Amino acid sequence: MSRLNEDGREALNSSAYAILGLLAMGAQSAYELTRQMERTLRFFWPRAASKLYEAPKLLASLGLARATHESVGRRPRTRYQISPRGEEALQRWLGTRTIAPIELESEALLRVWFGRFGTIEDLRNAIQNVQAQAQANLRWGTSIAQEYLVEGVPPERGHISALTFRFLWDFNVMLEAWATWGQRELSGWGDVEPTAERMDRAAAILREALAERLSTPPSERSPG
Amino acid sequence: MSRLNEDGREALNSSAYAILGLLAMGAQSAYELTRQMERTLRFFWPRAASKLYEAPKLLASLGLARATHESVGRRPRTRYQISPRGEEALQRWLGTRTIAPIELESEALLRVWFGRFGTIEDLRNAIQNVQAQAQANLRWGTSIAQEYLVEGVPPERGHISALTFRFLWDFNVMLEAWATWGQRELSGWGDVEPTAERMDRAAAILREALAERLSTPPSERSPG
DNA sequence: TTCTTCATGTAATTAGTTACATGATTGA
DNA sequence: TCAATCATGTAACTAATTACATGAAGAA
Repeated sequence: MSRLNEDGREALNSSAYAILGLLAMGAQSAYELTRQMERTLRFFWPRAASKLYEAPKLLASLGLARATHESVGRRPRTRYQISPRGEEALQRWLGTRTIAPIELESEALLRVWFGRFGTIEDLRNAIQNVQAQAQANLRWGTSIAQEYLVEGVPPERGHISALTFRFLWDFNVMLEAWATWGQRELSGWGDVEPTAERMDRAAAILREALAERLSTPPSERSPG
Repeated sequence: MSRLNEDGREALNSSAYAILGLLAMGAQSAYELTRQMERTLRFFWPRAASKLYEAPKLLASLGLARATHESVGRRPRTRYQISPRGEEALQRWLGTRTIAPIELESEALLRVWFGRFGTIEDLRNAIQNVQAQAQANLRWGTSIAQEYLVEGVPPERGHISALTFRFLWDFNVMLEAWATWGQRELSGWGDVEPTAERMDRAAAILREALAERLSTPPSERSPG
């Protein structure tokens, strides 16, 4: 994170650029950063709150942000503002062409994967867990969308946030659909044993997946 | 990771249980663990290879696995095998009801989110990146599925791996569909400015998402 | 024989989380 | 005025990655 890249400029990691971006969007105090994290960033760039108190210090030390120290009663507060050099750095980063691949981390899926070593209830529970999470997220998304539809989308960012909204919405719709499907698949199972019938069904599942994709021309593969 | 939980037993983290599960599935050397990681686990529990050389040591030190030291020529090799206590620990873990939520980490989406500060080309590139990744994963999934359809699904695990396969398949189909949709949305854009027209379209996108969900009864929300 | 890939591991470093402490503000 | 929540931060710890080193096996 503090090494130099080819240009002799500081090489930041994506988390640092995430903070820089939030500063560019107008966030000032570390607490405001945590609010943005809870509201939006956590869905595709989750980080602990303490990180958000630490990260801006690095940006300030590199001259990408300016820190001003105030106090609220007896307590200190640091306000950060992105600097012109910070804005350039953000733009430069957005212009780079290599992007880290999406990573998914799911303990529930891990438990499904090892489902053979547990009980059928454990397996159902793992799938149920995915469903519950997806539904909670969809409720959250619904409330955000309704709020925007009533009060208007954010005038500076609406066009962009609609893109990420659709991503997260589709992701959670997919999760819920998968969980519903999975529960249905398991509906007749009294245990997790590998029976011949279940192996046949497994093959059928694979065939269906491949067939669906072949039967849907790329041009029709879009939400909406 | 090395603290005790209420039962006075070692509290392992999910990564440790992941390794324990792979040992239960028959993996023995650290290299075999890396192979499993590359083939399957990386899609929902990605970890660096070096981790897989270190983690089993912990399991062995807790009596959950047995380590035997061999040599291949002049080099050492450690074989691990899950122990009866390890099998119990795995089952106990599968039986616990709290599961960490799914986490998604996407630098591409982060760049979309901050897209307003870059160029339209940057924004297109980020979306394109998602599409390329999804297509690569779908090709990989296709080859796996075809292999299984020709040679038969793994007799002990086919019924379980069909569930996770379907998850990852749907996820990548969703990614590709979103990217295709996104590129279409951007097709008329020459810049990333927040125009009134784009704000209207943003609201329409939100309305569409909500409407789709209302119009699809939960019973129909399933793949296949 | 030499190059490449397979295979085995350690060391150094970085990134991140959890736990903790405590003042300010607001509402009952 | 008391409790709950908002807000600000640090310290300790844990988890993970990257870089490195090198031998074994197989192919050209």
